[in-house]
Amino acid sequence: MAARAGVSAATVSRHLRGHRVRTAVAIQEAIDALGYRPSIAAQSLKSGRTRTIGVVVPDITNPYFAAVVKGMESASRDRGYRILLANSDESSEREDDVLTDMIHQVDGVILAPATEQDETPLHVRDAGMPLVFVDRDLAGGEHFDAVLVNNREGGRQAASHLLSLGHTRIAAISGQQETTPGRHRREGFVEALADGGLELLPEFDLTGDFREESGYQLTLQLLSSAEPPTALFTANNLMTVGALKALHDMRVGIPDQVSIIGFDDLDTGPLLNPPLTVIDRPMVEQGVLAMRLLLQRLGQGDDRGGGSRRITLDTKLVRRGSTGVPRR
Amino acid sequence: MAARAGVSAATVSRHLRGHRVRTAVAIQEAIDALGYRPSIAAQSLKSGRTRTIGVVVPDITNPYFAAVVKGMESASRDRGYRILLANSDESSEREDDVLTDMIHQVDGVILAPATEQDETPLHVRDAGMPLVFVDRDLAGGEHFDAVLVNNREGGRQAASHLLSLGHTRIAAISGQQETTPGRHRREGFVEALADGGLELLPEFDLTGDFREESGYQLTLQLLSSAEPPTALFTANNLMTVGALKALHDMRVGIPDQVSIIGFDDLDTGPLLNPPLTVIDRPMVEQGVLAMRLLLQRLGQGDDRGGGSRRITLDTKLVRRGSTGVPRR
DNA sequence: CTGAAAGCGCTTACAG
DNA sequence: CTGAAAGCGCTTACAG
Repeated sequence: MAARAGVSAATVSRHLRGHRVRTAVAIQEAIDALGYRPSIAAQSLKSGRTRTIGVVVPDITNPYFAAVVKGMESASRDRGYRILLANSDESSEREDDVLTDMIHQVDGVILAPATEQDETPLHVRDAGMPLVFVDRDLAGGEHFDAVLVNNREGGRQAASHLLSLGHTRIAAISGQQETTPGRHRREGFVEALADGGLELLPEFDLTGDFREESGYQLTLQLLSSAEPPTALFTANNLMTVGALKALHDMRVGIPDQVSIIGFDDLDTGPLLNPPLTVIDRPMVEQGVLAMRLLLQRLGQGDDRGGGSRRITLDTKLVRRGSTGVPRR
Repeated sequence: MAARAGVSAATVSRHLRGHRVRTAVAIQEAIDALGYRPSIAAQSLKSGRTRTIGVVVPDITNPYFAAVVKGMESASRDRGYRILLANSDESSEREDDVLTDMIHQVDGVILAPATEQDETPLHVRDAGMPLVFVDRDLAGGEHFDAVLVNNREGGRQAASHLLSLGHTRIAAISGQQETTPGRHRREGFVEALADGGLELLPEFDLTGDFREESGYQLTLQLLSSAEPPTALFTANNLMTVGALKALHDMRVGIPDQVSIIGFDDLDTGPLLNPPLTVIDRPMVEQGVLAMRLLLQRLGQGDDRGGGSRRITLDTKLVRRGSTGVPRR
């Protein structure tokens, strides 16, 4: 390449980095003719930077995370960064594996941790690697950058809505209590219930794992109780789908027999039978914000300066047809 | 690291690569104590391999591609490979950009090309980079490895189903005719219609872009015709959702006024109002198969040997409630 | 402005 | 079995 243009490799490098060079024309001609592209591996070795961001989410087939990743991807590409993607499959061990594996291959990491107690993120941070949380936080995560939503308020909105319809026999299928959204959504829900003078009965206070199957099974369990609830809150999109399938299979009328309100909207939410009432929140936007936060850190070459930056977005109630007054 | 263990870097390297080494214990102790991990950049520079696979899909928020990517991710991680993910956003230019950008950073590429005429994949292949197509093929792609489904047969199944119900005023919203699935699904559909003695009328032969909005707009267009169709085939999941929203907004009864059959099932398919009839196909499995095909090539260190390997999976009709006999 | 040289962190053929 | 040395392809401080 350098030979073809009749200059040294150093000059080619300078040209590529935007320096003024006498032989620019000849070099560019050679680049085009040979389709030359500098070796990323060599650049990384020299510079210690890879222009690659590691992204670890629990499940890319969850439409929420798919949207978040899409936001990250477009925000990163605009700035010349690429994305190394991994699924943790809701497992801390797997998260540890993928994080450890990618740590020397990326300039920074965006992570939705499997649990708030995960320790690997702390090691990542201690290693000087910029880290941003999205969707989920770490216990004591105040010192980390994060893009979250007000899950507690979202839980409150769901409970308030059901209370306002007159429900008293209310159930919740929460996510893992070791995760931020799992815990906060339930806490907000319980708080608002208490504000309304209601208690979340133990048999109506169920915990799933953010997967469809758990929503399905736990809903069957609720339906089998002597006196089933008249209203149900499902703490994420996949469990909502599972719950809806269980209600559907058991021929339970919505909202006549059971009202249901989910957390996170579905693309088909308005088309369901009946249309689904949900607590909605920004999705693609969260990915964009998280990526920008991380790239700012990288840009400053400063991974701690100015303290942590934490963005909390609002949720909002979308009333549709799956919630109504309780059955008599 | 080598110093800490009192040996040379060469010996550490040998130990890490599984060679028998006298100082193995001391080295391992040092590795654990320091949390040492070899630099991927240096390894790549030396070996010319990155153990990273580039994955380019048109849209990660399409549940089909999310599932495919999930399959790829698990299949790759099992073998110690990572995934560099990019969206082409259905654009050949963007695909060219991301492909060119990642080419020196990956050992192989799995791609769902934006169009069958894309040229960049040819350059990728010519550069000696193993390449596997998934979901979509390239014109003259017989020489490339690929994991596809029988789209033509899927189109035929959709048309046959509508014919069997007695429909004669049938419309189709196809995908880009420059893509394999777009073209083949429409061709199969038209063929089966012809077998039934029917022609796809020009005003009922519409082409969208595999995005929800196009399904929505084109359905509005169909509904505005003097005598609308009694049945509609939408050639992918997102356009199906768009069509359903248009039918919903216009208060068109399904299937009483219009029957609809989509291509690709939705997680909420059985829960829609009415449940959605679709042509279904394996999703996660396609990703797994594509990744295995690629890793086999890499394992053999042989990117052309034995000719191309092409896997074509079958589609299948899932009858639910959105298709019925035509309105009188 | 430009080239020679050093060095990023590995791996491996070559001696020993 | 093991170390010294070379080299993978870049970038950059140093001379000129």
